[in-house]
Amino acid sequence: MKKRSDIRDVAARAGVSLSTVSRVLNDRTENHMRPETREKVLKAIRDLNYAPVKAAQTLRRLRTKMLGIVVPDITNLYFTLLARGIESIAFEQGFTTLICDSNHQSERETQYLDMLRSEDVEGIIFVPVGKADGNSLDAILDQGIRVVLVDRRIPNLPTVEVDNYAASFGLAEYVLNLGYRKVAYIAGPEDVSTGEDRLAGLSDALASKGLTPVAICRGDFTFESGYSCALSVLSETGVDAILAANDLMAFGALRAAEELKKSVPKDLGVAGFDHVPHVPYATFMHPELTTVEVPIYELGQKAALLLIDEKDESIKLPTKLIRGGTCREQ
Amino acid sequence: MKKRSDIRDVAARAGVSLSTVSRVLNDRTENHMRPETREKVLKAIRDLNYAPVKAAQTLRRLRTKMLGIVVPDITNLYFTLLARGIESIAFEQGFTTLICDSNHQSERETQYLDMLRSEDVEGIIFVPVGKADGNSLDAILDQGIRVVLVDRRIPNLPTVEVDNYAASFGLAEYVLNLGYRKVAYIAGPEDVSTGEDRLAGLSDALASKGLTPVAICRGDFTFESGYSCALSVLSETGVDAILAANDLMAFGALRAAEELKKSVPKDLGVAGFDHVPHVPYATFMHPELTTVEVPIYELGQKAALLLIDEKDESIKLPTKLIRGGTCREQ
DNA sequence: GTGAAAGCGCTAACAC
DNA sequence: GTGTTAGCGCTTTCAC
Repeated sequence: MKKRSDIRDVAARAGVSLSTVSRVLNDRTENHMRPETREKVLKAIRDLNYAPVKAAQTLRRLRTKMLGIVVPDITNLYFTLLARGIESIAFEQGFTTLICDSNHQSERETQYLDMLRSEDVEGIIFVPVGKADGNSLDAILDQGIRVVLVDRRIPNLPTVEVDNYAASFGLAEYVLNLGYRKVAYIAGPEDVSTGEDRLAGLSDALASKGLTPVAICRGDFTFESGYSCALSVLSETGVDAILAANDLMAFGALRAAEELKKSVPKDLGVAGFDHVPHVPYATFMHPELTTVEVPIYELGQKAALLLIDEKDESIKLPTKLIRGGTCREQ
Repeated sequence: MKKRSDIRDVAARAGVSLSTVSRVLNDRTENHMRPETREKVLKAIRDLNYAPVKAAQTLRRLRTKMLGIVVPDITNLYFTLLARGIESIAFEQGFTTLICDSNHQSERETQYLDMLRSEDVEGIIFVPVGKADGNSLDAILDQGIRVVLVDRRIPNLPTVEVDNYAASFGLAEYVLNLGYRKVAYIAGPEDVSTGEDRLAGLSDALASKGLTPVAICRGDFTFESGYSCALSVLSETGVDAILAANDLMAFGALRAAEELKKSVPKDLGVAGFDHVPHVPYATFMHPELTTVEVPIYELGQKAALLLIDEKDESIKLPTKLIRGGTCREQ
């Protein structure tokens, strides 16, 4: 930001006034402009390699054209794809996105929310770590910044998600129909709605067959937590299937099963939830994980659209059951 | 951005002047301020839920405190970790980062570079897709925006990288010492310095034993390209080792080997380059991939530091050879 | 069709 | 110690 030419340099060089330059810049052709004037200005802009100072435009218009994204873990492909979905819409609408990775820490999350507020983003797409910081959120809402949640619910805020309850119910039903009966569940943290919905769906599916989960272990959606949950669950007698609240934990469970020499799907059925597609490493998995596909990229697009179009509604997108090979007839 | 209180509202409510509020905001305590005054202001700020308008500060200071990041693929954990490294430094120094994912398209890359310029970022950390767009880059440099490359070189621009040549040489030597002789190489695109350095290191290591590569196939650092390169290379007779310019392509090669029922490391040695650590899925790989660890997070940190401290130097960080199980004594 | 001038919210001299 | 004031670069009425 130095030795930089400003709008008056351009005006001077083109021999016109500031307003004329501004009009060219903003395509304000309501009062038709003489083409040659326009050309002169354009030439001056090119000659001077002029670019408007965004801050000045923003200050004047009181619009930043920026969107914030807050996710718990950007190294998780699931959230990367979400960000890409959001960005695909934002970019074509002239919005810039600020991606914030709270790294599963709510303190960090609060810092980022405050930061986004002071950056005056026009909207925030938010995937809270757990129970979000009410104060920061209120301050944001107070200021008139719109917030859309993705894949998580908070009372009174619009959400873009899938029907986790129904999908989990369906998955559990599928697994039960394959003959598995002693089902353990690796759940998400209690303060994450998504996880609770999935747990409820599973429980109700089991209940409909007169069953209850053999064990419920609380994980935190990480590979490691899935692994250690599975280790402890597998020491309980008679578990014949482990379902997890997301794929990452299911992978952890598979790892544990492998170490304990449990054969999947014969000794043990395993299923996840999410199905992040196109993970190259995952193609090494034989068999492929049984899971539910969540259209995360599209969830991101919908969320961005809601923000940009200033709509205040919640949306649910459909899921798809992936009949992988980690659950099979016994 | 509505019904928002500004600095004069705060001043009025606290019964002080604008400058006093500004001083509190900016911790300008050079002329000691009466603590009670400070308190009054702080209270007013809290009461009004006041937050300064960033655009106004930026305009006044002519500093955006923003950094841009441009990477070819944000779904690649390698670049995600790079971004995290950058962010870790940026955040603690009060900088905001704009992450741009060019998605391997140079057109997109150019758009993002232009966007970052018009956002007036103070510096850009850049991993070009291939040969970067000279025009956009020149415009950026012209404007006094500093650019640091990571893991890639462009003449006259500072770079933070590892010694790819030496590391690749060392890896190849290691593989040759294990007894492999008929080495094929899955290279990167010709216009990426990193890949060329690695290729040169490998070639020279082979040459030092009087050997040449049995085949060289050009990939583009994706899993798919590694897979198809390996398929074609393995149809050549007598290949006993495939090295790839990055891990992702090596994974693709492993996949191909598996399909062709080649036993690794017995029939075929495989090695990669990068070693993105902590990929959960990768723990399913038995054996672990032989590769070179590149400290990408630290590269990011160094790059951010160079930008923020306005230093104009290039830096090389050390690598580490990972003796995985995909290459072994024959 | 084009120009002049006010002011977006804030910071930093400079007064007092 | 605290207040007054002049812009930062731009957009946008309102004149002409």
